[in-house]
Amino acid sequence: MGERFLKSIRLLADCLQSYERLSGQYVRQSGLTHAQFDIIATLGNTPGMSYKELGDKTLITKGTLTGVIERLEQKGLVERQRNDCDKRSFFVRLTAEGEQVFCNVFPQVVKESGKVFAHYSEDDFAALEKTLTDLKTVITAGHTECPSTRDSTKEII
Amino acid sequence: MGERFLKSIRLLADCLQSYERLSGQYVRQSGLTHAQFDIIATLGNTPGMSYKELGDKTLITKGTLTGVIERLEQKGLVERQRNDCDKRSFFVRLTAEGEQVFCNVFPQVVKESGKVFAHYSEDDFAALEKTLTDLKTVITAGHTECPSTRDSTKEII
DNA sequence: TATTGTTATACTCTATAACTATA
DNA sequence: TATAGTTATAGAGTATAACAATA
Repeated sequence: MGERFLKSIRLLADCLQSYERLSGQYVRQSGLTHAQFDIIATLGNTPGMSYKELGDKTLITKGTLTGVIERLEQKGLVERQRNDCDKRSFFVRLTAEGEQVFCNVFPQVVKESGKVFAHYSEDDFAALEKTLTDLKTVITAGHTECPSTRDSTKEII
Repeated sequence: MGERFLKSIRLLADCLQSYERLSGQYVRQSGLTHAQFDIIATLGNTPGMSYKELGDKTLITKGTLTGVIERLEQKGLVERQRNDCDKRSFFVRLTAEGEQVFCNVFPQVVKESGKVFAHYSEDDFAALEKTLTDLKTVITAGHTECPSTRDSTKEII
């Protein structure tokens, strides 16, 4: 029937929910909200990007994004710069302090939450990644995607 | 090294995010918020459950749950009943109208968002489910889980 | 005309903690 | 004492739409 896929989606959600439950405490300890951490994680290891791009990647709408970025700016974790090419647009990037948060909070979250994968082998990971990559391709086919989907490790809440 | 698993988590998040983007529009059309739909979906096809159980399954804390359930009650979609055995506790279940929403909104969301899986075979699904079930077991091992995790199709946003 | 980001509104969710009532 | 749910508070995210500046 048509709903055969639902079980997989539910499992997907369960996995992510469990992981979030696992790592969420460490994120919260850093004083960042889910959305803020999402932004930090998305900007980490990139030269920065526009609001538009950030919104596309995090599923946060532009109106909301203004507020989220504002709070991060107040905390001194991100900075904005007018785009010279397109003066409507801003370039958002992590400040030095933001990079530091990224580099401190991230590893701690990673270290603690990654313990459950201790016994995974290289092959286990490779197989899992292949499965998920294929799945992503299938699901993403449903909506025309921005081709610039990069590898910024994000949504690690 | 220790962060090898991150790629999988990110893929997991990407998949779910893409699916949410795909199905989210239909959820919103139903007039339900993410959290409300989550509750409806969790209660669907069950005889009902306590706040405690609902909170455990949806990751919504009890303080918040009061508000969410309240709004659903105002909409006439859920009803509460004192538990006779433990008078501190409530039993929450879908009303007839709630069941109807579950039975109407759900299939539409399912139908539209399931289209991308059109070419998946029975074997494809079986393999995917096995991978995800194993992954869930691993991740869940990190925190002692309530043993009553049932099959209420939820988090289908 | 279309797009980027801002502002404004109204609502909803969130974390947290103190509280009531049962157990 | 511990647990189920309520209330209160302060902050944050959300959808939506009207708006400015720029393309």
